[in-house]
Amino acid sequence: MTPVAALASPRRRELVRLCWDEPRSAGELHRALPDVTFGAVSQQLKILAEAGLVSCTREGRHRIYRAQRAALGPLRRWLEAQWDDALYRLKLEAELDEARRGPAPAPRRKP
Amino acid sequence: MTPVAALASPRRRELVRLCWDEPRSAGELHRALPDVTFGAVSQQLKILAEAGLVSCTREGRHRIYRAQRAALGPLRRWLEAQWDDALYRLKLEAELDEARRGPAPAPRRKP
DNA sequence: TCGTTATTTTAGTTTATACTAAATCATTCA
DNA sequence: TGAATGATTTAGTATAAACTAAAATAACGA
Repeated sequence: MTPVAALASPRRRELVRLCWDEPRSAGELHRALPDVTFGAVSQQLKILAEAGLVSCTREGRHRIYRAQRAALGPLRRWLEAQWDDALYRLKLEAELDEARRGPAPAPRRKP
Repeated sequence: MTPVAALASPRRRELVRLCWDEPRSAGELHRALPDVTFGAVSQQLKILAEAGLVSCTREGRHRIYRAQRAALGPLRRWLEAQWDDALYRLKLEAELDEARRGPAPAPRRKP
């Protein structure tokens, strides 16, 4: 699953937030989310880990999850790569938009 | 639908990309995506419009879609607001992570 | 007004996702 | 080794998403 897709789910965003500032075991994360089973939490953590948004290390019989803050950088860059190379034209485009919104005559086609 | 959720779908990302540099009618967008029906394209465009990622204006009997590039700004800020207030601690944290990964003795609990 | 074109909307279907409950695996400690 | 604990995995189910096909809407020109 792509990082954006992983972050599309409120539940998974909550999990990332919960282990953002301090590492937490799967059990702690589960206890923080009383409306859901342990299994469900584990599944969502797996998705987040595969997307690179959290890391998981063992400590004894616990598994400690930590938000991978640095993954937000690549995520932003990934979003930017989709579109933002054109971002410098933003202000110009905005003006053009306004202009085009006015007249609206000929049915438009690809140039 | 939240902007991240809207962008989680590859189909919708493609649509945004297609009308990023130049405005396009729904029909043009459909023609660029041969493996899907007109109805499906229209539905996805509606989702994108509601998420604020594209705008839609009428021109005669066409509907012209434009990517709302400026929406990426708020999206990034939204992502940042979830977590990034802690981002300045990133390098420090990375070091701590390394340190913690080594020993791994006592089962950890909330402080 | 009527037919044509461009698009949206609705109803129904398929596919994917999130969940529960129960089984399984791994680690610690008696 | 065996019981207890902490977590994952599996199988099955419910809900949500994406799609198709067809009907409805809207604007234009004859």
